[in-house]
Amino acid sequence: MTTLSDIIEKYILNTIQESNKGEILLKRTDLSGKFSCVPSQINYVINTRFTIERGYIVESKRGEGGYLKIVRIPVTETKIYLNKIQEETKSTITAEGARGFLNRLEEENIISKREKNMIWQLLKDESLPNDKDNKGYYRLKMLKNLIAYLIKEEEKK
Amino acid sequence: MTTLSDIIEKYILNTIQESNKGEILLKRTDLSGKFSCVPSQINYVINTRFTIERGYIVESKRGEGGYLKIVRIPVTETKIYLNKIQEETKSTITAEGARGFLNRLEEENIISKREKNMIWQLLKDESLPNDKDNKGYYRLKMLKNLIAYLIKEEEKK
DNA sequence: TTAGATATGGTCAAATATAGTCAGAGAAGG
DNA sequence: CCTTCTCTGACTATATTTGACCATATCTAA
Repeated sequence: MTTLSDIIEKYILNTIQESNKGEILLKRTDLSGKFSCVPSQINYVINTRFTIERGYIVESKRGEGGYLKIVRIPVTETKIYLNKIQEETKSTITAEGARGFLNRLEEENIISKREKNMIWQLLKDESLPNDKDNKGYYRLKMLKNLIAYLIKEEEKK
Repeated sequence: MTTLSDIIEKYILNTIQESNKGEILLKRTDLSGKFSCVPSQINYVINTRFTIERGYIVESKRGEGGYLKIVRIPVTETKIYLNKIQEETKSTITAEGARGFLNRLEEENIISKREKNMIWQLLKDESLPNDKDNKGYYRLKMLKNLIAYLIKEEEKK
């Protein structure tokens, strides 16, 4: 069974393909108009199909001149490695876990010592919400976005 | 996808560039005339784009002979600049404010483009708690810890 | 000297244009 | 059935544009 979400997904994939830049700009309402659905369905497609795990980064802007920007992260060896690390983490990560992870990235020469230190300033307990559970959750979210970026950068080499 | 505000911003940036002094004098009504908009839109552009986080100071004078003066902050002493920013930030900072600030750090060669991008991954809205008020609070906390680190590093030189 | 006229710029809230979230209804597959 | 995925719409968040009203500096005429 092909759902509307599948069709929208294919359309977006196709558009990215044709762009030859691995990146596109869309207007949410244009898309929902084209497929005669509510705008929030576009969010649904993006949230379920164009995730970091699948290799996409999505940015957006609201208001006049608003847009959706979908960027494809290309695949390489490094990406596979980083993905593996990413998979190892569960749904939350402790300060110690994050620190260990950053150390590992440094050991693998994926980031420098200085970069590690800078990132640590943002991930350490003192920087985050004073909320035991959510702390680990957001720390992981931040880390995942960082990894997605690193994957994209590695690909440029 | 480009708004009038973006166009006005580019025009001002360009004018500053051409002046070779990192500083310009404008008449608000001249600008609003040039771009066929209400005068207050110029204030909007200035308030959202030429902020202290992005490295600008704006002065003005009303009445006959009134003007807008936009000054690009020249930074010679990195530490002084960092301290100033740290003092000036209030109790919260928006994603845009943080981005502008990071761009500024990059322009001043305090951090690299890569470092900026990495840090951005942790500070952007998508990485933080979905909580309108606290988002800005924690973003600022993270940034301040980063600045503290950078100041310490600068001192080592 | 000073009050009023004139010339600017500033503030703020409403109107408009987008996009995001979330919970619940509906559909498809086991 | 039961679960999971999809679809929808009401409500929310944010960026831009506009205009009515406010504040201040300078000039001018009494």
